Amino acid sequence: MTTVSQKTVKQLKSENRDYFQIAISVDCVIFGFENGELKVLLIRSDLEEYKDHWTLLGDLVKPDEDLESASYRVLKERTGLMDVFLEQVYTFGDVSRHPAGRVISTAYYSLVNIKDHQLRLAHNQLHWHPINEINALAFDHTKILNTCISQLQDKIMEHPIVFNLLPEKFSLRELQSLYEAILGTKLDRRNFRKKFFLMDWLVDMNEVEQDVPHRPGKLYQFNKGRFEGENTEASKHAQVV
Amino acid sequence: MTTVSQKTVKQLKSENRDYFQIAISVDCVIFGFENGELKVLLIRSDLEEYKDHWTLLGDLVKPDEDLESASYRVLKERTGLMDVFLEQVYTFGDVSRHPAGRVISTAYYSLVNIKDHQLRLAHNQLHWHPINEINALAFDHTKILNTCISQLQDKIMEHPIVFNLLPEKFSLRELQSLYEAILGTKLDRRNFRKKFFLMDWLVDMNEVEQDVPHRPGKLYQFNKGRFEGENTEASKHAQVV
DNA sequence: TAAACAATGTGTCGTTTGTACGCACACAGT
DNA sequence: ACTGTGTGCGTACAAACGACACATTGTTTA
Repeated sequence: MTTVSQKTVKQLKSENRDYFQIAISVDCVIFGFENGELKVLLIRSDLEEYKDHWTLLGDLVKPDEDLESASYRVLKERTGLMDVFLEQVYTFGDVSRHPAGRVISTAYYSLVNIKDHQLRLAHNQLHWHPINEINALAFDHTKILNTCISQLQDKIMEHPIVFNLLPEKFSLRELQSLYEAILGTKLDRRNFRKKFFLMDWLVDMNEVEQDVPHRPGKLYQFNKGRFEGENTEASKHAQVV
Repeated sequence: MTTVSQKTVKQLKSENRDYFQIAISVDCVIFGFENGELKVLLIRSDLEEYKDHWTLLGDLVKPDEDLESASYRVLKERTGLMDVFLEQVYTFGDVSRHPAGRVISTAYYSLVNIKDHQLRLAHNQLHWHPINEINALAFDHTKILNTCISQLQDKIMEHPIVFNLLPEKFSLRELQSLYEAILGTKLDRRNFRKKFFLMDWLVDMNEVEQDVPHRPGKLYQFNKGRFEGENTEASKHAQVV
């Protein structure tokens, strides 16, 4: 019985190169919110097998970069995004998941504000897709996407993360609309207000919406101060280098 | 910009062998319950750097085996366990996490009934460690262990998984003691009973404990029927081959 | 044999949390 | 001025949660 604990990697390499026949990649599910819809950033597949299919943004992990760094790199290279919310979800490692060879992929999801980064998209084959209008993605990316959506749905009621999808200032209607888009349900406006004020996640900016064709709503900001020092899931696991 | 979606793995191999310098392993956090304590199955490290340290059970993933299959294999090889609860938790991929080389490791946790499998342990350098008496583990295994414990704590109130740690029939006292061991808190006996009967997770066996030095408690069984067809987290992600 | 002991088994009551819903107020457009 | 639409606030009822007291059953001991 051979384990990585009992032998050095160098020994293993000389014994059996087969152990290094697996490539590892990261795939990023980048969520955005626009026109009351939850959207995902996708790119057209260049593989012949998946012609006309869309795929998640991903890349192979380099030997000298942390797994998490790789996902940040993908984000930066493709979208120009730097300091965004990013969290690991699950690692997909079935032998046959990728037609071109053995690639194990770790999925991350990211929450970004679409408005802030619209310019970079024109340069690439990138496109925002409403999650309700997505057909078949390439590889097992549909499964990856669904896993990330489930994870997101499970988290938003307990953890204040959806603010990453909104502009600095937002109305309660926008916030509720976002929750409805993520959860796929309708929520009661009055109970929604009550709940969020009680949780003390919001700061009243004493400003109101502009240029709306109805009574303007108050604008709020995420109460960052209340959560200072709290770590994201990702940083909890991150090793101090 | 090179992505795995745009080029085949074969092309990449010829271009740059560096992409295949990363080994991938699985590490299993195997939980058991004995004498009112939550325990983890550990093995002595054989690495010189970590002499006298304990480590989790792990092994490198083979090129032709699924990631999940690798963790099942580790379990089977080390403990003889076959059909046990196993679930992926997180993938640790920092460059410097393993002193012997670049190894990315996916952590799984498993829940087993210690009593059923005590015989196999003598053959190996294995030992059950109470989670409250664990000092420094080798590598980043302390971090991995803590991540798995957190995950376990988060799950047991929503999902009926702790039954994997108990014998077929058990008393409510044992069940509560297990929850207390996992959560690290004391619970109110009456509210605990009420909650579990309301959840309808238990089936009254109309039997009582034997050979206890006090009034024997009723024995219950996990209400498997109520959860038929429901998948574990692992099987939700498993690819149909 | 009876009292002391230990652990099981059950109910109550007040608080908190969640959900459904009624209604007044403010702004925009006609 | 009137109407439509959305904001802002309060009430009422139901379910879940937590603290707590007392009766029951079997073992041990005086």
